[in-house]
Amino acid sequence: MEDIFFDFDQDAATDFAFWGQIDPNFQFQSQLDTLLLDCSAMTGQLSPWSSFGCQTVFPEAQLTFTDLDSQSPQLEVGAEVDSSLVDEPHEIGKCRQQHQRRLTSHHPYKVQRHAANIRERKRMLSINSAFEELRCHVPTFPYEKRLSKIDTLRLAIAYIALLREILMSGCDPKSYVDECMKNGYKNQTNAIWNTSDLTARLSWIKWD
DNA sequence: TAGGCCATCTGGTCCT
DNA sequence: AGGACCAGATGGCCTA
Repeated sequence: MEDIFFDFDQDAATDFAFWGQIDPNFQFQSQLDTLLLDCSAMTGQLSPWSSFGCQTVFPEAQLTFTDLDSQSPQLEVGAEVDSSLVDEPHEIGKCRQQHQRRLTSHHPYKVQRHAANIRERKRMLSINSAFEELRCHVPTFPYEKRLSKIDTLRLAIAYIALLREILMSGCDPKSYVDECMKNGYKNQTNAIWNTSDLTARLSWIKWD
């Protein structure tokens, strides 16, 4: 378990290490989402990762449209309609396109199903980009490994709950948290912290 | 090797 | 009717 150092000083914002800040290239994500369904425009590689600062933290997490296509079992049954996306040798690609065109004309259901698959992938990518954005707004450490989706949600819930408590208390954030640590968490809101490994995290907090 | 996490496919349901 | 949303199933990757 990694050490966690929450600091609620006035300049606490600078003490939190976030997964990154939204950079000026934020709009790239929406453009990417648009491109995901614009099959005819696609020939190269794409990353489903947002272009937030977080992306640079995990450069290995790249996925190409070719990957997506090749992973699709539908490819084998010829239901593809976006084979133009596949980066492959010219002749093979041509044959495949013709073959698929034949098959798709006879399998309207498969065409529909594949279109639905593409929409679903796009939807999941947008959800994932939202998770990336959320990761950028919860306090973590540079050396801490990437939060899973469920941990991101839990940490966000806990973080919001703590911020709300601090606001409602009207106390100095640092002294409020100090008090919480001294007295332990007893109220209902604080129970949220026990829903995950956040309790363990808190036991490692150093407040100076 | 088991378990966690994730992406993807799929069929069902709901909504516009 | 078509798209969005959802949950279950499946398989891959990674780590302890």
